[in-house]
Amino acid sequence: MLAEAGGPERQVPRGGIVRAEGMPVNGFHVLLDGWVSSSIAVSDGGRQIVKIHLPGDILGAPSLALRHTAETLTALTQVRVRHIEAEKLGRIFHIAPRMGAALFLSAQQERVILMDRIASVGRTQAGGRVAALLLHLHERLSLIDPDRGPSFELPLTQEQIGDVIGVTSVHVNRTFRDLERRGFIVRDGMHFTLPNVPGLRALAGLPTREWARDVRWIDGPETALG
Amino acid sequence: MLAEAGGPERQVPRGGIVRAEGMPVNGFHVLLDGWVSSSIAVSDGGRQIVKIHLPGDILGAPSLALRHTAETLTALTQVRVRHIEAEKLGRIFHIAPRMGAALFLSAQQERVILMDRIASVGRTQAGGRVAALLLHLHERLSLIDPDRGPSFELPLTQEQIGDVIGVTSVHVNRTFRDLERRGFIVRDGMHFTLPNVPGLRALAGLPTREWARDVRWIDGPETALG
DNA sequence: CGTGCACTTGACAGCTGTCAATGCCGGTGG
DNA sequence: CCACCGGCATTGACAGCTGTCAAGTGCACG
Repeated sequence: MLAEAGGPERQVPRGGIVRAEGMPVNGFHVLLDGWVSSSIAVSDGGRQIVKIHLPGDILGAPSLALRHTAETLTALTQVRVRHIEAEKLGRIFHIAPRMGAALFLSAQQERVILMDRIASVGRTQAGGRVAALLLHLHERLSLIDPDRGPSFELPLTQEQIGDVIGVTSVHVNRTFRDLERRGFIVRDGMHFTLPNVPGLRALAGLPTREWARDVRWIDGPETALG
Repeated sequence: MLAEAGGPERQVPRGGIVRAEGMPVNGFHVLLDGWVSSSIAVSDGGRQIVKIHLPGDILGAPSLALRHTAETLTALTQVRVRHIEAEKLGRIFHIAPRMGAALFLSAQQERVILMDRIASVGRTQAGGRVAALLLHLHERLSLIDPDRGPSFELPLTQEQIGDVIGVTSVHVNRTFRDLERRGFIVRDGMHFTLPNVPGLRALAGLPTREWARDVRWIDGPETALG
């Protein structure tokens, strides 16, 4: 529904900027294909990747609350995106309240993901953070492609992975080799396999979230009374 | 509006649990008075405080996306809260679309705050994290009470502050004394004064956010066309 | 075949965690 | 009124995780 409401399709090559931080806010994007990172620059020259976006994701929605965009959206692979005007979004809340509630719920889900990220970055060391990242991405990829096995392609450099979990690329490398040696992961270039998911979960130190499905309250009073 | 839609008022003493993590989700809370922390337990025994709630805040909304609550809501002071059923929330999206859009926008604002928190915890060291926390709380308190000067009460122990920014209480203490010595903060028990806000901002390393006000698109097509 | 990018490795410094002890202070019981 | 107690702040010593710096390797690409 959102994708159809959008403007023309746009292609961005790997490494290209979909939208830079600090720009005036006039809408958001939908990711049709490819991977995108959402990052915040820190004044010491570093940057923090706050979210890895997969196909189907809404990009840049948090900045709707701001005058200037907070995040830089960078194409991790070649991507296709569609821009959507904020006005189109406003119409949805008035025309399709159930959809509005679903968008609200989706935003709350993103908050849970961010909360878990903070817990991971703030309270575990590098091994646990890598474990949490790999598990999180594998889980989301499995939702898109249920037939997927225990492995996947991770199109990020080790420096980008470091920007996600808050360590340097050198330490990402040390951590990968350590996890490999201990049998938690298998690597072949950017291809990762997770032979010991329970072990990784224990390393990550965070509970596995069960997302609410068939949430009845978003139907509102009509169906609730009907 | 939300507070009026809620159930009976409840009082919780300092240190009490408003709602524990892992419980079935059936709604959320509104904070009428006092301070509340929202935290996630990590399996190594630690915990991460993901949000400090001030009067007027909505508590526990992220867990609406889950089957079991993700956050433990702990009273940092004596507090008054009101519980609100999820059904009441669903009704709002259908009866008051503009309010629904505003709730959506508020959730996006919270995402920006969490994103900044991740950048702070992941990409700065203890001094910068303390600076970011103090600035953030002072800014929010100033919104509630515009006449407030450059100082405020922070009803958190140093251990709790450590749980917010992801360091130990010992290191929080070291950092406080260092910031004090360098003239960035003045302390008297739990009373904090910020004599050098620009300096703290530079330490924090994050941009100051300008929140969108008078967002027109949430009015939807009616007024947009009228 | 040269070039650039990413990965890998080692040495060392620095920030932070851990452990332990001390002091302070308000509340409580005698 | 005073001793005791528990929670919190403070401090020092030391270990460990992570950052920094630097160099080498491998590989894709022109």
